[in-house]
Amino acid sequence: MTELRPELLQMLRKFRMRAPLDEGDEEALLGLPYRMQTIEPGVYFVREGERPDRSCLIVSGFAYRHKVTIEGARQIVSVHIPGDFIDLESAMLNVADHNIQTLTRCELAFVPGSAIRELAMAHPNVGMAMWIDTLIDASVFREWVVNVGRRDARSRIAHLLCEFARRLEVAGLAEQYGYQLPMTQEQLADATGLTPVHVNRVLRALDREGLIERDRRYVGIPDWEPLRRVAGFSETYLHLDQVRSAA
Amino acid sequence: MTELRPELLQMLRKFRMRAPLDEGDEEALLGLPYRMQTIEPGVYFVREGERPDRSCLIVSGFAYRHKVTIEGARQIVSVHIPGDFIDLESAMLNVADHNIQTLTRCELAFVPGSAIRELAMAHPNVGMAMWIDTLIDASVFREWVVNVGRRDARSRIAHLLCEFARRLEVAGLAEQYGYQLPMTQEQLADATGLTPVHVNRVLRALDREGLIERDRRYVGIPDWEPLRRVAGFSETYLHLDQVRSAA
DNA sequence: TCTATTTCTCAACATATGTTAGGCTTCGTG
DNA sequence: CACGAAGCCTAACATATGTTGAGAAATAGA
Repeated sequence: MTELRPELLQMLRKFRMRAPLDEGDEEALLGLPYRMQTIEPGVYFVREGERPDRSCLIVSGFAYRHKVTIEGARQIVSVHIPGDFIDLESAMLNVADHNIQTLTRCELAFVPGSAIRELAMAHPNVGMAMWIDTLIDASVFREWVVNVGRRDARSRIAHLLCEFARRLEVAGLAEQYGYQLPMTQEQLADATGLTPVHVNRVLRALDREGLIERDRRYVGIPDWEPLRRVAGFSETYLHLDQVRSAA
Repeated sequence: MTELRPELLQMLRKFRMRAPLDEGDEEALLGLPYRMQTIEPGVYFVREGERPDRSCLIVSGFAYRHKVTIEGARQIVSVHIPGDFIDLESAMLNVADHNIQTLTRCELAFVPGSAIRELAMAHPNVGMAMWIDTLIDASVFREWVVNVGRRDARSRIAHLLCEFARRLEVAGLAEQYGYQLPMTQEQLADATGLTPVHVNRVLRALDREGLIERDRRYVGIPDWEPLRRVAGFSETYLHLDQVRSAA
């Protein structure tokens, strides 16, 4: 079971941070059965109401989760980057409560739900790491509630940009002073609870004031501190330092 | 280890729904060490930045979690009712990313973090049940992002009222056509991302139109369907039917 | 390279919700 | 039962954000 599976390595690296894993745990994690699949941009791979019974790991590309109200308004509730193990809920809950869609072309590793559950049962350390992953997800959702509920448009967008900056940096996907953000302004609007027109206004204002520098989908952050301040951003909620020491 | 611990029974009943527990699992769950404490209304028992290393079960009363922006605006991110095992994050994460405060007088059972972790390690079924609990929490947070991000004030408040109605009903704490909601309009505002004044406007409008009937903090729902429709409420996200069959 | 489509930009105007402020009611406490 | 504090209600007015619509720029496909 020690074939080379470079696709899973990034995830393993992250899970190691979550909980202490022994050699058997790591082997079991790398031994997860999976099927690689490449999916084009904009494709739904989970739909609300479905029962997929499989999880998936993003090997490359970006994806997002969203829900649509009865009025047809869309709200993006999270954006995911390579290394994120998403849709663990599908392995554990009976029904999907939201949609998941690719943002860019993605390489995804699909893992059967039963394999996840068996892994959690046989290797409680790994179960704990996955649980912690879910706890951190929940923490990010909480911050999004705050973002959308209590910050004005300007801070809200700045906050989103700060969050991406830090997450991409940690994943080794950001350049020194910026990153490629593969979202349209409409998608940014759906993530912040604003309209595309207003996102445009705010983005241009931030640009004009030198807080960000845009070039197509590239977001440059010439100086972190002023943007951070406008956003009221504090990274505690990302739990980047999370290492659970043994019980 | 079979002393009577009526305080924990409600939680056990809920966890049984989450994952299949054998006799040993249930015994271990009921054997959790805890310390009962009664806390007055409005008291913080977790503060952002702290590291409590203990979880707690609400035996009676209501509590809520919130975060405060740099501008001083408060956003309530969840409200908890008796039977909720809250702050599992404090047992697993290094630092609290939000505040938790009592809404009414509460009887709380505090459980040491180490006991939670040991339980999860020794009884993977229980670990799985707790993980599922966290997954459902996360699902509720997602719905709150949608609520606050994409619904207008009227639907937003109606949605909150519907959510409470169903959750209290399931917990056996609602009367047939309504329930006691121990929140001020200011707190409702903080939960919906509105101002107290506007909450008042909307509440009176819903009342005037016969969608709800208020008497002090009592919320009567004479007819479920119209309110449900105004809210665009669908209970999928609460995962009330959640029963995870064996792997 | 050309064309069709999607995205971005901009402006004029509309409105849901916020702000401020005051009086009224209810509730808790002595 | 009286008092003070907390919560509720109301109104007039302010504004951040939404709406509509249309042209310009970028991107993707042929």
